[in-house]
Amino acid sequence: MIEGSETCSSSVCSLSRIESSLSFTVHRTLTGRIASISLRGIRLPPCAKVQPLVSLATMLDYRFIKENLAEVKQNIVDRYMDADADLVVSLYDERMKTLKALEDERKKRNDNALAMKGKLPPEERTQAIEEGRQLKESIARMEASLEDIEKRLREEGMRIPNMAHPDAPRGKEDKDNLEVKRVGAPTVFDFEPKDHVQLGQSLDLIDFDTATRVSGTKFYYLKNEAVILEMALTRYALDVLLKKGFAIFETPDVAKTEILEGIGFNPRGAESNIYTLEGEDACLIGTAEITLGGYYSGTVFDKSQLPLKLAGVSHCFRREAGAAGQFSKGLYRVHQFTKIEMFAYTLPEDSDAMHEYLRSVEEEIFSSLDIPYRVVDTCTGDLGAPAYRKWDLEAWMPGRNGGEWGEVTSTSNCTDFQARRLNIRYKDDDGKNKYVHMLNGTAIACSRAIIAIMENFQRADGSIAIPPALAPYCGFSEIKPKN
RNA sequence: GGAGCGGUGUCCGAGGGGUUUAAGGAGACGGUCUUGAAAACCGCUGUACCGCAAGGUACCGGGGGUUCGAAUCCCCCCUGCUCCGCCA
Repeated sequence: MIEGSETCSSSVCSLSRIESSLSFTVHRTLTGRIASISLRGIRLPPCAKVQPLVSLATMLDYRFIKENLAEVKQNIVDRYMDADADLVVSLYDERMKTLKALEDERKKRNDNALAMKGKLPPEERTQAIEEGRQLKESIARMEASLEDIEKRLREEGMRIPNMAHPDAPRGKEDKDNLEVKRVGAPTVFDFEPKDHVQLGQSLDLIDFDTATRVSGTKFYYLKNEAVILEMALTRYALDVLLKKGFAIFETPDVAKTEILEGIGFNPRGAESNIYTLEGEDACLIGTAEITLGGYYSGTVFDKSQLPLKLAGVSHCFRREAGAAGQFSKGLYRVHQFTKIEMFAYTLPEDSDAMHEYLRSVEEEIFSSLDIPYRVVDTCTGDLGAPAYRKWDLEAWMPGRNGGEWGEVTSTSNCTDFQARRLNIRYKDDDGKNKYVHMLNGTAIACSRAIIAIMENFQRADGSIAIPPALAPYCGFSEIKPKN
């Protein structure tokens, strides 16, 4: 086991900026329109000035792929992904050649049109018109060819995953993840503990059977104290995050396909976990990472606005197609749950420190709830395409296969992978616009937090204690059997 | 859902096929003047890609079309405002 309290050398100074204090101010124009809002020192543009997403933007810079081809190919192997970097490079070269030729042709067209502005002898005019006509045709041909090349380049480029952190463990599946830290010990009982499904039934807190009839499998009704417990978890998380300077949101539960793709989801993909809305070009979100990451699409930040920390409450919808059996029992793997998500936009040099910070917030929340957990450094094969590095918090779940660690939160540093595709940049000191780094982390995923609380805090008489930190938010300190 | 009017640069705002190299104004930035500032005056001003550079190409909400040539004309879409309908 490795102690995971190391801090990158660059983090120390950056953390103080991350923990900046807050105040609410609304700046209005003379007409009363909201010009911008400061949430305790964090100035938010009122709404992103929406520019179209850059059509050629990809997960990685093409030039980077070309210049670091060997590393990019090794990374694809490490992550057990299917992508052809050689093809991307050759398409990129082909595109450049075609574009160059097209621009030359356009220049000829512009010169020709310019020459025709004034008066011309009829025969010269006729000749110029004929020349323009031919240029128009060749330009159209070259444009069609360029469009085809760019389409293929985009398709192939999209498949190239983000580079992985050099220290991320190499491996294929979650069993290759590296435990770096353990806080608290697995809960010991002097009786036979129940799982949360049994507890939910005996205490009348969760109704799976009716939900199956009304909505389908993997849905659930929360009832009675469980309803309050979920709201208490939500409010508790928001209070923690507000104190730390996060700007809080309740986000839409729906997002457009282009935003999903910008974040790194592939809604039309064969193994997609995403519900799409028929005829809408939009999807139910699987996480508020999508809506918080899309919030600033097309934005150019002033450098002083960063880092920016957001937190969002949303419902999360996941199809979980093919997930069946023992592991999908109960609340652990469901089609809908409520989640409080953290999201951060940073300068590139600050993202490692911010990633440590997000992990520390997750740990603080679970420590304060007295839930035993461990921290896992996710291996390359389990990272998913956007993540550069990912930490999971796994809480002890006594009812899971007789006692097991189960993922409750996850925090990823996606570096500039999402920023490229959503066109989110900042103006650097040299005057150039550069891509920000984007990170996300779970504060609380309610369904899984409820599992951890119910199963770890159950008592011999079948009742459940409420973690002391949460009791004031619930208005009760235990859930007793009903008679 | 229906009707009408809009969407132009950092902002406001003109322009309705080729004197647009996007007028004019504001702001920001640089300078002159000043003890300092203000005012005045002069200059400058976005993004992406290619290029060592000079320079080139594209961008007037998005896409398509007409034309030798489109911010400008035509079609579709998105979006904002106003009114009507429906609705919590």
